[in-house]
Amino acid sequence: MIDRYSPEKIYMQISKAIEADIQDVFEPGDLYLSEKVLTEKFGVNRHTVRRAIEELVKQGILEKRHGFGTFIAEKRLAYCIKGHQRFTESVEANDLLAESTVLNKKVISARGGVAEKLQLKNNDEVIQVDSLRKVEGKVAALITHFIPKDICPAISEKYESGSLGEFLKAESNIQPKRISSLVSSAMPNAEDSFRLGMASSQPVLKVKTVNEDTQTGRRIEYSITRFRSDMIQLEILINT
Amino acid sequence: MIDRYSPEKIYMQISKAIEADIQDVFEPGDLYLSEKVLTEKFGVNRHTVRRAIEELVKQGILEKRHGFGTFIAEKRLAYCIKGHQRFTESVEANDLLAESTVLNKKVISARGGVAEKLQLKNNDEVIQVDSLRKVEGKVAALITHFIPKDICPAISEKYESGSLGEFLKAESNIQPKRISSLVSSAMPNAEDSFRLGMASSQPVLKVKTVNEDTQTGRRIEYSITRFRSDMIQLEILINT
DNA sequence: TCATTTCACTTGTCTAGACATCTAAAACTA
DNA sequence: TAGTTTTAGATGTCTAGACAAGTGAAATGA
Repeated sequence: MIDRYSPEKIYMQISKAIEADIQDVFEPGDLYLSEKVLTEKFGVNRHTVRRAIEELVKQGILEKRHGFGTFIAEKRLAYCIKGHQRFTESVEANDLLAESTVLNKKVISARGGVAEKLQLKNNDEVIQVDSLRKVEGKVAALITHFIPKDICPAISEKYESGSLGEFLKAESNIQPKRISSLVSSAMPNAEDSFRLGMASSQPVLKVKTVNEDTQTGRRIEYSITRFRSDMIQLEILINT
Repeated sequence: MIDRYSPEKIYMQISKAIEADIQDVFEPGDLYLSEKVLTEKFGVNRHTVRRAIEELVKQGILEKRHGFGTFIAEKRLAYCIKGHQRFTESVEANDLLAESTVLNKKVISARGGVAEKLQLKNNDEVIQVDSLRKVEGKVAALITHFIPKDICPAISEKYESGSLGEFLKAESNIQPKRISSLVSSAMPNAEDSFRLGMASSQPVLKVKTVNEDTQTGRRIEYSITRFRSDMIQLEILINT
């Protein structure tokens, strides 16, 4: 099974063998073989097996849990590679993706980027809302909204789900309008990759948006959206 | 220097110590201490030092070259974190970024995505041009263009640098117009991360663009741009 | 019954050493 | 001088073994 005279390193041979093994026999979510079993199966040292597994974890194919075992990762990267079935969203749409769940709400003091984008003074009160957006039942994005508290204090109590834009219209007679969007690519922090249910080795697509009120011109919302890069791509629409 | 009774793992202690050491004493591009020296300095096994260095390589702070040594990485992540000094480019602009260098040109057979986007039959001839775009002398993006060969065979010989759009106008009396852009985030392949001079642990921002000729409506160019995520962010312009 | 402790098993960390592979420069040779 | 070979030193791979730390279930206790 292992060719010790091949120029290909043993850990890479094992890594590929495991990858093939997974696709033949295992399902996403299954517990995979332990390091001890693999050590005996391939006739190599445990550290070599660990190195092979490390490759697959890096690729998002396996996941480990200290003291418990190694798992076949839920579809992720494979999803994207197989069918190029990524969802295409438009940044022109004010409220992306249908389903929405609020994760938490809190009042913070404006500072740095938030104060700047919302044109507030430091320590002005801002409501922060973190919410999860799903597509076909799967988590696709994580959005952090910042809204000056005086604009719509009702958010803290009432807003639970659905479109935040619609909520603002209904509660505060405000017509939000997107005035700028900045798109970038970055690695997710540990919390975000966990919430998005994705491998921490995969990047996210970040969109920072500022909305103002059509009538008054006041900045009313700043949001940072992190899309799962294996699920979502953005389409830029052209106005002709 | 190392606390063997701390709950913090030794390799993490060393990793942090090295990180501090780098910021105090070393400059980007410098050759760092060898594993042997670090082994003696910290009084641990070589594998433990390697594990510590691995962390920093993952973070894009150090870089290794087999058989030569370990280097302080050129500014990258730090660059972005420190000043938020990323360049902002607009996807509306047809030719992003001033300086351009052609890396290679070749004629290929259309298939898959290329054939589809350019609305060609399989095996139709397509000219592929890879070029490097710089901002302030630094590599910022890598672009792969695909142009049906019959539209402008002169590219193979004549096109050397500058705007490909301008070249097409001059040579073939064509008015390119962007008809769609898809933006996504992904990890770079080994070749791309090398050419972009970035850590392979950092993602790229990918933009796939299709251009057509204003007059005939024919698809004349399909390009895939990979931006260094630590240098470039895209601004979405709003036409009001 | 329910809470606690033990236990078997998992992955994680660290050590020690051998040999492979790669690099750049020094030494050598024509 | 120019090209080749050697060599020292760097990182890369693999082995072997010990102990740490986390998990979940089984055994134990009140």
